[in-house]
Amino acid sequence: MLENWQRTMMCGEVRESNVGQTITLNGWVQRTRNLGGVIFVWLRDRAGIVQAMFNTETCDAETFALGESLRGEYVVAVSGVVSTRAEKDINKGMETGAVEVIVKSARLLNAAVTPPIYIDDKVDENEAVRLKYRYLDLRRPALQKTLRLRSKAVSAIRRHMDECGFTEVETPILTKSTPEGARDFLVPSRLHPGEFYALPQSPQIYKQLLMLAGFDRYYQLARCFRDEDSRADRQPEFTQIDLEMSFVKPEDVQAVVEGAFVRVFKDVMGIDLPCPLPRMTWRQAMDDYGSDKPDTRFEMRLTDVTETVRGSGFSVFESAPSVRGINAKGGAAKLSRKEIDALGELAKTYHAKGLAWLTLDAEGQVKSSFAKFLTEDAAKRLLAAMAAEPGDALFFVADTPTVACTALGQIRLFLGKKFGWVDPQQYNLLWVTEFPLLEWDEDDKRFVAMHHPFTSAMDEDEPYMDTDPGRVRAKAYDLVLNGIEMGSGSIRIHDSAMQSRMFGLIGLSAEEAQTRFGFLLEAFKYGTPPHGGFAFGVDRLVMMLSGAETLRDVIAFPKVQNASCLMMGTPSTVSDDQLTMLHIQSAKE
RNA sequence: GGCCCGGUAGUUCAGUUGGUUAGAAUGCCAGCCUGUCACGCUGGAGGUCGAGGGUUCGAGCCCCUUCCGGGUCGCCA
Repeated sequence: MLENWQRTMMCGEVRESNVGQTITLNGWVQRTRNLGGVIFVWLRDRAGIVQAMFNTETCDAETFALGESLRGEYVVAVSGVVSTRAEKDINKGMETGAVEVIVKSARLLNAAVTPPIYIDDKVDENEAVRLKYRYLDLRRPALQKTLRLRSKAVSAIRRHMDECGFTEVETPILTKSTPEGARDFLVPSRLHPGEFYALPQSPQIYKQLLMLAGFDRYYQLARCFRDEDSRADRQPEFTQIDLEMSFVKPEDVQAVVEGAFVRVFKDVMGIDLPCPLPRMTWRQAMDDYGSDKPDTRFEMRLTDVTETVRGSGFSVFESAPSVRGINAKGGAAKLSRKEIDALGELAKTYHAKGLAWLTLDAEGQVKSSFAKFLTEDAAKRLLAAMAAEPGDALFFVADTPTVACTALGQIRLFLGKKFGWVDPQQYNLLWVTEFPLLEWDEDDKRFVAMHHPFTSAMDEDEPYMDTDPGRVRAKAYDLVLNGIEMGSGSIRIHDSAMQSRMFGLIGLSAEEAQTRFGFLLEAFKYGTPPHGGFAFGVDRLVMMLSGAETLRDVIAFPKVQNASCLMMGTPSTVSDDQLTMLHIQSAKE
């Protein structure tokens, strides 16, 4: 079919330096303009678009007829001479706009039916249509660029890991269901009726066993699966760079990860990141930003006014365990009463009972939802604590520390975006450290591991593990970029007895621990080195690098919100025979 | 599981208090056109108004159910 029609160069690479050359191009028809005696055809390949011209005076009748028959997305080979355009005909909006190809001969390699979407970066089609025809959507230059960026980023990371002495090891996809954490995707077993494999949520245990096995430094591009509801930044299957190191402290792991990020940002974006990256404790992140993944591209930090409002006369403030506030500088004029009410609704989404507000106009006149309940002295103290000036808008939430901080943290993000305080060109990467080891689960009335149950406690907090588990901090650390969690890691427990203790803390009975993790507890007895590691999401990283607003734009074949694939129609039913073979339904009569 | 937004030609959308035969743009098809680049001009085809039920003399529009897409809370160790 292709015979002598194989391309001699790429469409998008034709330049004035090629003028006079006879070239052959292979590509897709982007658009045609038939003027009667002359036909202009835009030809597209992965490198870009170039204009080819069919003219009755410069090609034979058969070739011209072929030109007339071309339609969008036909696959063609054209051969012709590169020519300059007249000054007035130069298309400055095109990289190849100063030249065109005078077609001498052409061959139709494959026709195409009319596509349901137009292949162009000016996307206005419904995303569901785009996803149904993902293979066409992927022809868009923007998506092509994103996936190439992804490949480049992964390549940079691999080089970094290799240079740091890491060994890449693949771990099983068919693995064991875990009781803690996200829901597993299960795989029925033909050979073991009633038993199931699980797809890995992460290679966590395997990589710890690789440390035990003496690999010292392991990494992997691991595909992970979680059967939970999707979000714009969450897919049921995703890829993470998973790594683990022996004989290390948190800083050693962080240094390797930082190196990878510094390299990616340099290689892919040409951006120099500060190294080492800034660090912030979890406590500080919660108190100042109302989030364990703070967006530090703008200020507007939270203020703890619990003590300030003690004795203020306002019972809502006085009866709450904690009162936090933020000062939206200059927000008074920018926010209508309606918008302030909407902020209250936003706060309620995050379980605040309400949002107390106070604005100061240019003259310092107060409008407020609660000021009338305050003593004059308390009001004065509150304004001072909040560093309030004329024109400011103050917001307060009274609740548990977590609810108050989280709700205000969300208000902060909303206002930061609304007021244009977020610089999209800025990349603020930082470590959040000293996460709590455990958090209380009100539903189950027990502690659950905040990170995972293999995380070790900070040495100085270990004494509290039995007396006051909630205050124990972990040797755990998250990497945060512009308010998005990029990844997390920790120094692990490497002692069998301590691991058993940890399982006990999260309410796992000795029997259950033995059933689920007996192999691990035994393995730990054979000389396990102290070790720790990290994992970060490739998809999210590429999303940040490319400026994409959803993970779907950085994954070649993504799933939609309900975890189905619109293109293939997965998941799908299977035959009764298959079900029978897998012991999921009994054979029909 | 909860809440919010959306679904009308291939595509993007409009469609008034419920009222005749559901429109536009673009794409598609045909014809004309030798310098277009969102080419232009002329003509044409193209609709289960997501689906089902209900109210009504009459439903794209109102009501109920349901499906699909998006966002989000829960969830995501």
